[in-house]
Amino acid sequence: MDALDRQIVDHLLRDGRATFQEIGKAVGLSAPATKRRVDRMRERGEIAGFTALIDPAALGWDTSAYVELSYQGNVSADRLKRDLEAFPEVIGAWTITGDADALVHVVAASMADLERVIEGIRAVEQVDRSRTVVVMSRLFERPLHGK
Amino acid sequence: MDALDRQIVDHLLRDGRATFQEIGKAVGLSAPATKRRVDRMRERGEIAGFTALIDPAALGWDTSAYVELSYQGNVSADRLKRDLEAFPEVIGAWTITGDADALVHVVAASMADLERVIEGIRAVEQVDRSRTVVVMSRLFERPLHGK
DNA sequence: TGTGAAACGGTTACAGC
DNA sequence: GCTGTAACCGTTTCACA
Repeated sequence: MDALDRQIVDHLLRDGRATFQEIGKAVGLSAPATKRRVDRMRERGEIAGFTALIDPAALGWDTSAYVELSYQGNVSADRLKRDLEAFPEVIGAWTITGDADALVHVVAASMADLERVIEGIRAVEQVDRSRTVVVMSRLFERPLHGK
Repeated sequence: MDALDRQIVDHLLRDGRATFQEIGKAVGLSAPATKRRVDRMRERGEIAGFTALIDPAALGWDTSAYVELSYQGNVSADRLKRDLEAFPEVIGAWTITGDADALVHVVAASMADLERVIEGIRAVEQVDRSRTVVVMSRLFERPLHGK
């Protein structure tokens, strides 16, 4: 991934539907050359895909929370991934430093829904403790930047 | 935002570069009708934009952390937003329940970089305490789902 | 909302650096 | 390896019904 690729990625982060012509013009490449580079980055997994940025409230997901999860004994990353991916309301999970084993991002349609999901997660085999912070308001979110 | 719009959004979440023709075919609409609906959703802010999903490691952002931030006294959401948006490494911030005032997502190029950024945040006027969990590994992340 | 036509962009093949 | 040009084809985008 060279400097040109990074410029292309930067452009795509800002506008995921930009045409190859547009991007090419911005970085000094022809449209086909730009497309080839994007294709290669997709093949290599550097670009995982493209998506729309949706206001969660518009979809009815107005309640979200971050949950720190502790398991009894040791737990593998694979196991965590499997356990948590099973909940569609979990839109992200990471292993973290500190007391807990994982940090989990849950989105739900209401506080009751959120409670139901977190209870479900807590009921997973060997899950020991959890610490939940509920999101009151989204201040901002933005994609990765090129720096 | 009716059922058709939700179907369109669902499609765009899965493939942000899908053609209007494709989407239209999937939801039973012509391409122009699909485009008009997408345009309207963009105008209403329900679709905030489109972006590429990039592997952070490919861009050199292999260190990230979640930081809970507490201010001295009360602090407005506007103030939090202004303070935190100033750091390009902060890619998301939310007000939360519990002791802290905000939860902040920081991405950095290295542990040293992360430390530098968090020190910068801690040096913001009236910032009192912080609690950082460093992300060891990304288990998964995925866009919002239609349910 | 759909249809049709014109403009535009995507994609491939090929040639050149 | 990489690129650009050119041609073809599909898509977007408009006017209009």
